[in-house]
Amino acid sequence: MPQGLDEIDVRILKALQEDCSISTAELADRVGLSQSPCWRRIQRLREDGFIRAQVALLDAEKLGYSLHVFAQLKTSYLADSDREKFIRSVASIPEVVECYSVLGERDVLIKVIAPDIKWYQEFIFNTILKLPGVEDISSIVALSEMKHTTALPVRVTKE
Amino acid sequence: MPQGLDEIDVRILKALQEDCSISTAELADRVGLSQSPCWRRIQRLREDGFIRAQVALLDAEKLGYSLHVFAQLKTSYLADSDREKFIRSVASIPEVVECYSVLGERDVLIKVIAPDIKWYQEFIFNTILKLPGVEDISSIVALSEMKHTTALPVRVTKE
DNA sequence: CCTGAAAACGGGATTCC
DNA sequence: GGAATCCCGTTTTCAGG
Repeated sequence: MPQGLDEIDVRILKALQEDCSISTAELADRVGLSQSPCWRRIQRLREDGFIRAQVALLDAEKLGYSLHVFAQLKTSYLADSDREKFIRSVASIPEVVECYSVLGERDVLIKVIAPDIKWYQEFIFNTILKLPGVEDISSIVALSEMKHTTALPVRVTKE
Repeated sequence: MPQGLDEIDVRILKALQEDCSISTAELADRVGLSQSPCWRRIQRLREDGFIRAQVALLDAEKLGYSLHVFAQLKTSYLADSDREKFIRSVASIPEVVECYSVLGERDVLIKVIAPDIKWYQEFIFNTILKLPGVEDISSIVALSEMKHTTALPVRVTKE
């Protein structure tokens, strides 16, 4: 069973959310601990599921993706199986990086990264509107990114 | 000056976007290379800026954040200095994980993670609407997350 | 049971081919 | 790009609080 987080756990998680390539020794004295207990805490945080993965973050611009677009879709799903199919389809499109079910007239929100507006326009017609059940789409184009972090707030929750 | 990516670079980046905790040796034979050239490529990809960071991804649910909300703000910025101030303010709020400048009546889009709807409601009134220049807000609440990846598509761009 | 020191082992970083 | 080397960091073990 998973427990709460004490102050040191919080410091460890905050540090690893910024940079997980640092050594255990480095991390240890940043959080005020020695190597082994620090290492054991990291293991525990992983086992308990607080740490989901360690990944490399790439630079979207350098990869040629300068556009972030949020698109709201209107879908028509009566059966759960159709919905499942839609989710699988959407999940398999690498340019769709996020997908949420939302309240309102348009019931799905996706975030798409695109090389440029022309590519996006074709993407809507050739890919999104061809997904089964998608009836309508409305896009919000981001001109510039003012903040984008993968770091979540972490607070002490220790019993 | 930064170059393009060949097929092996692409395989390395794809692998590291999934899991950067694997050893160089492991990665090396996954991409069909031996240790040292593989290590050298990783260094180069970092230096060239393709790899921005290596971070731990935490589980939002386990940290008590079960709600993802997208909010569109209407702001009134005449001077660039006001805009700068707004960006700094918004960037300092940990629950605001993304912030974009967008086209349209409402000119800013933020993504907020929240513990629950009650918290979010208070957050709007106590924090967002108190930011200087924010005049109006419209929220899209995500009920469930169908996809959420930090992995970007990577393609061969070698000369 | 959790912490810290120290030893054993494996992987990262370097050199040479 | 590959092989062999060196050395540091991860991981394990053990003693103490």
